[in-house]
Amino acid sequence: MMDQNLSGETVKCKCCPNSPRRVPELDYNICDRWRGIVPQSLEILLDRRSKYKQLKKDEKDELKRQKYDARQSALKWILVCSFGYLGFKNARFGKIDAHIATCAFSRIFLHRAVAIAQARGFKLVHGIVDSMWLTKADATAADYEELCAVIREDLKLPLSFEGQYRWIVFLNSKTDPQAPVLNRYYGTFQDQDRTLKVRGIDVRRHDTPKIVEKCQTQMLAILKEADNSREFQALIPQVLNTLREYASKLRSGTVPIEELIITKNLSKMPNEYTHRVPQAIAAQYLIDEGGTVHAGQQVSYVLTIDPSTIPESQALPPELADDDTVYDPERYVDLLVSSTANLLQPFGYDVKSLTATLR
DNA sequence: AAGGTCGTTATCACCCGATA
DNA sequence: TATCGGGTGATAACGACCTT
Repeated sequence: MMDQNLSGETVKCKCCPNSPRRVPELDYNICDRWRGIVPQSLEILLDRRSKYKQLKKDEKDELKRQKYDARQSALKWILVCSFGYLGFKNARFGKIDAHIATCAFSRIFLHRAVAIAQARGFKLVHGIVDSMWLTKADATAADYEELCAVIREDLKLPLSFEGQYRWIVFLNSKTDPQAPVLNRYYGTFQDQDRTLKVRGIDVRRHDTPKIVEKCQTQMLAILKEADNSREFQALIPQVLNTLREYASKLRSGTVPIEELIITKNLSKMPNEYTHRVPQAIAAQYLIDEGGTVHAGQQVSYVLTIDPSTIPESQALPPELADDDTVYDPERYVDLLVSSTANLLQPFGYDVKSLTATLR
C-alpha cells in the first residue's frame, strides 16, 4: 500500500489510465501523478512503529522494553485494520480494487521471498501472508539474519527475523486430518527462556474456562522443556498425568465455580437464536431476572447437571449460582480432553483414546 | 476484511427391539 | 404386519472465535 501507492483514489485512477505503474496479475493502472491518502497516512504509523521497535531493541530496562513493545503492537493492529478497511465498502477511503491490488502485490512478494529462500537452500515449512517458517540443517541465527537481509534488499521491504524454534507443532485439520492448518500451532524458541509461541488453541481463546486454561498451560510448561522430538515424546506421560489430575479434581466436585465460567460474546439478540445454545439460555435467565441483554454483550455461564432433558437446565449464569449449584463434571472433562488432544493429536492421541484412559 | 477451524444443535434416515 | 420409541450416525446449519 505504501510503496506501490495503493489507495482508493490511485488504483484505477481516471487521470492516468496508461500509467506505467501496474498491478501484477490484474494490470490495473496506478496513479502516477498523486500520492494516495492511504500511503500518506500509513507512512506516519509505519515510521512510528519502526521507531518503537528500534527503541525496544536498544533498551535495557525491562519495563521500558515492555512499554515500547506494547506501543509498536498497538500500531501493528491499527495497520492491520487499515488494510481491512481499504476493502470495506462503507469506508470513506475504501475501494475494493485497491484492496485486491494490495493482495496481488502481497502474493508476488511472498512468492519471491520463498523463491529466494529456496534458492539458498532453505526449505519452506509453512508460509502465510507476510510470514515464512523455514528449515535448513545446521543453520544458525546469523544465517537467517543474512537471508532476511537479502530478501529485504531484493523486495525493498522491511523484514525481520523473529527467532529459531527448537521445535514447532502444526496441528492437523479436524475436517481433513491429512492437512496441517495454518492458524493452529505451538512451539518453543531457542532462547534462554525457551519462550513459547502458541496460536489458535484453547489457551489463546477467550471462551476457554479457567480450569482448562490452567491445565493446558501446565501441559505446555512440561513440553517446553523438550529440546527435540524424542525428548518431547518422553514428556507425554507427564502431560497425561496432568490430564488425570485435573479430571479427578473435576469429578470430585471441588472445583470452584469461578474456574468453570465460560464467557461468550453474543452475536445477536437473545430472542434471535434459533438453537438452544448455552449462551442463549444464560441470556434468557438474565432477562427473566429483569436484566437486559443485547447483541455484542458478553454473557457468562456454567455448565450444569442436566437431569431432565430440558435444554434450559444445562447452563446457568454464575450470577444466579448459589451453594446448591452443581456443575456437570463430565462436560468439563470433555473440554479438558479436547484441549489435550489439541496438543497431542500429531502424536497419535485423540479424544477417544484420551477419554478411555480416564476411566 | 477475508479465510479459516471447530464445537454444538437440529434434523433426518435407518436399524432394532418391543409391543400390539 | 404395523407402529412406536430409543439409539446411532451422517449431514446441514448455526455460532463463536482464531489467524494474518
